[in-house]
Amino acid sequence: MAPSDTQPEPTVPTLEDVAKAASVSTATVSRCLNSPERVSEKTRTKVMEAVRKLGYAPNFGAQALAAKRTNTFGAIIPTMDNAIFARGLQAFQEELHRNGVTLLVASSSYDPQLEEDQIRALVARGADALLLIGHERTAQSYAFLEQRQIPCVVAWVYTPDAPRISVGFDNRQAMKSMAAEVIGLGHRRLGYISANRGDNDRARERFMGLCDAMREAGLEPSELHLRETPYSIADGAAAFADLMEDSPRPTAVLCGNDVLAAGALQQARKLGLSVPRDVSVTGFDDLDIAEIVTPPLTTVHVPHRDMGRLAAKALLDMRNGTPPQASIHLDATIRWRETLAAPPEN
Amino acid sequence: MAPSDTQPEPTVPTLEDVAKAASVSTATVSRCLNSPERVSEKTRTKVMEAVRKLGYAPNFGAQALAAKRTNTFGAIIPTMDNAIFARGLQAFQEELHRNGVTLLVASSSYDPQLEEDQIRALVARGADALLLIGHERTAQSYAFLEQRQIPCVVAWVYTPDAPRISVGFDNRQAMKSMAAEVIGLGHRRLGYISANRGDNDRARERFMGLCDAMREAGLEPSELHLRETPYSIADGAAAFADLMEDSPRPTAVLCGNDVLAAGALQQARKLGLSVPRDVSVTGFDDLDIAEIVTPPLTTVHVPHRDMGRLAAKALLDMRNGTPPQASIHLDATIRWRETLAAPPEN
DNA sequence: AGAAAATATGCAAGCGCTTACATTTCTCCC
DNA sequence: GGGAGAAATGTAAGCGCTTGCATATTTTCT
Repeated sequence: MAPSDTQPEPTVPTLEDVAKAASVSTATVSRCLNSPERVSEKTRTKVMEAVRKLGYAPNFGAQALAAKRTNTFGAIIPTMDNAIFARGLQAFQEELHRNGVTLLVASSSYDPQLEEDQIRALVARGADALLLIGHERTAQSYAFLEQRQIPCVVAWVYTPDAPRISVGFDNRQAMKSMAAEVIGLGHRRLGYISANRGDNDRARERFMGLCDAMREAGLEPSELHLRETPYSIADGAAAFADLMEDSPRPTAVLCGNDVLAAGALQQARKLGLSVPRDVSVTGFDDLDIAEIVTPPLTTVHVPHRDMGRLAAKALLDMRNGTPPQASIHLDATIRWRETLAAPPEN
Repeated sequence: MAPSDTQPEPTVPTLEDVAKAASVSTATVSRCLNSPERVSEKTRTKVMEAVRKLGYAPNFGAQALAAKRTNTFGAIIPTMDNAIFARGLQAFQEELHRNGVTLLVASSSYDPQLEEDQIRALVARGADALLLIGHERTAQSYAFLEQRQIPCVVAWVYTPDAPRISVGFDNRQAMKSMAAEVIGLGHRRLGYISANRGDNDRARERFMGLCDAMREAGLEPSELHLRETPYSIADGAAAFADLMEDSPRPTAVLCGNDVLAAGALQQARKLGLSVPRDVSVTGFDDLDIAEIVTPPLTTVHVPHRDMGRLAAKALLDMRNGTPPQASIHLDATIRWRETLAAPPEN
């Protein structure tokens, strides 16, 4: 009953409060904040003081609603749970931050449906532009992006012909060169541990690159010892163990990425196999772990940081209305370390 | 002049468009989307179809403005550039997703000022609740959180006395037990490679735990061979090399985290030092790499996934108005592998 | 069958901000 | 000093959505 009954709800100050405190209209306050040059020195001082005193900060929803822009970009990566996307994303975000835009990240768990949800969520939340990984996604996702005219860039792949601009490297070509090196060393029985290729065009491209190299060398792709598996060190180890049961067994095992290769290496040791004496192993990505494993992993180096940075630049340009430029190609080169050598004599 | 002059601007469908298409009111559409059980089966079908056909997605700004909640939580981690926070964050996000909330991630690069900006950005963007790492941040950050009454949880630490609830483990205690084991094995000259302790309470706590253990064993903390360094494998390697110049040199090198330890191990090999015969090394975190390095790293296992999941639950509860519960304590236990043994005879 | 209760839907008032346009105030010049 | 034009400020109409309340419509019960 007492008036003090109403709890002193910690009210967030609004534009109107500021206006009242400074005895001006809300329009003036808004102008002070967004285009100060259009307001007289005196008023501005008065208003800014009120802003400070009240601890005012604009309400994003209202602002977005009225102004229709947010200075926020979104990125959707398949997973945060391993290092593959981390470095590139960090570089991406650093570049954005330098340009006053905030990055929002979501992850899709390699699930196109979930990715579609995340795209919607990010766009709904006001993302002005989007970074996506690879081309594999639902038709609805594309339709939605199309309809909203959201600037977006596809990274981790380079596909000049695709309708969307990409910033990345040629997965197929890169794996092909690696395989060519392996074959050039004399290996004939090849094993391949691939990440799941469903819903993952990078994995498919890499696989195709391997097949290309085999064919060019007169090898029959169907004779490849192939294992497809999810994405963890343990999975890589299991696949490798499995591969070593084949008879005759492969003399070289290429891996779709470094995580899988790390598992393979670990398993090789467990099996008492010496790498590369008994069997060669190669990776892809050149993550930190490639240097750490024993022996250090021969792998394909991917310029993650450049990729992130350039993707950010491309997106920034697009958002600013610069005519959409072409896809950007980066080189993925072989990083020679110690897990690849000629096959055992035998 | 031709009527076709007006470009067919790609208009984003609004609630009203959907309502019109389904011949119902906007209120009904809104209800269909937000509390479907309050709408009849028949209407719902009709509305959902219109939604699909038009490719409708709610305007976040408007929604946030009207509903004053967003079903979005934010997380600010020091860096995405390595695996430390990845697994916990992934689990955090999975749990949130199960509850219909979207996660927005930002990173602060271990910079309190930048973190403050990110907090503001996330809150402005409508984050209903926040996950933060550690207690170290600017007074303004706390004041802001306070004023806005944003539910928030601090993870990666457990500090029951702190004003904010935490979900994590006791860094100090965990490092203390590890150090106690090391000392128990007979080591007397200890080396420690720490992450930078400024602005990082986890690093400070771990260091203090080590000192605690030394004192309890009658060792003088000031005699610790200490190196403080940024956060990468190369930094760990450099610090280790440096440590090995000390004379007499430490017989065991504890590391503030696994990344640093991986660098140390790598450097040990380069130096021709056998671990653990010549020198013991320990890590902290039990990241994937701990199993991968050679020899496998003895380290402190941190229950990352549980931590992420429980933090999500706590935050969800708080958001839903459940009275703020107490901090949640998780155990961080030693994971014995092969890099820790008794000191060399000598 | 008729009334009460339960369920489904519509109406309309905002949420806090931006901005086109209208109005007031200042400057300056003849 | 008066008036034109520029500069500063105010007015008010939305932006797209949610939600309390009022109004149908259906179900249930007697």
